[in-house]
Amino acid sequence: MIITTEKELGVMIRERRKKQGLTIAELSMLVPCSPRLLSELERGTRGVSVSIILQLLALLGLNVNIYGREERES
Amino acid sequence: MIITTEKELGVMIRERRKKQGLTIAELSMLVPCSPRLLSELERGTRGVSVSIILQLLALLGLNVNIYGREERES
DNA sequence: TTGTAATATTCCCTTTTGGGATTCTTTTGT
DNA sequence: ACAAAAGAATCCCAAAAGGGAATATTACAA
Repeated sequence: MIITTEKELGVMIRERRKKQGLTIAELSMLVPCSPRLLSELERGTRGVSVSIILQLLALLGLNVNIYGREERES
Repeated sequence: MIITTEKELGVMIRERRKKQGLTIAELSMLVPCSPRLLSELERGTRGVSVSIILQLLALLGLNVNIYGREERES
């Protein structure tokens, strides 16, 4: 899925977390991040720093692929 | 390219910016971000928030694709 | 419905991020 | 080599991120 906003990113993370059967509390113990922040970032109600997001995505088994619009992928 | 760290992200942005023939000063005028921050985030010497990165990538014509490790893409 | 777990929201506080300006160093072009 | 431009580094300051804890609110079972 192509991401363009923080909001979309939050939605994607929430869906993935649920698919893994994890609660916010559980996930927040695996990543350096409070439950409160996790809740807010999933809803997109607060700005988040890149490093936290990258750790979170890795933990959830999500890859981040960035490529030029002219390329097909990778 | 698959991104796992802020550092890699910075390198990718720098390469892309150069490919576009843009200086840090020029690019920083197009995105809500100072030249200083742009320089630092390209080198990965400082944490950056997600919203700035997303705007930057969009401006440079870079897509962000996130997908489960089990999927092939998209 | 009623109770319980999960999530959301709010408050205050600390830490980090980001900006402006200046100086120094590295590239680049001639 | 030299000059000019680009980028790096440092200072201090303002703004925003992030945490802890307590209180709603929502969702889900029994």
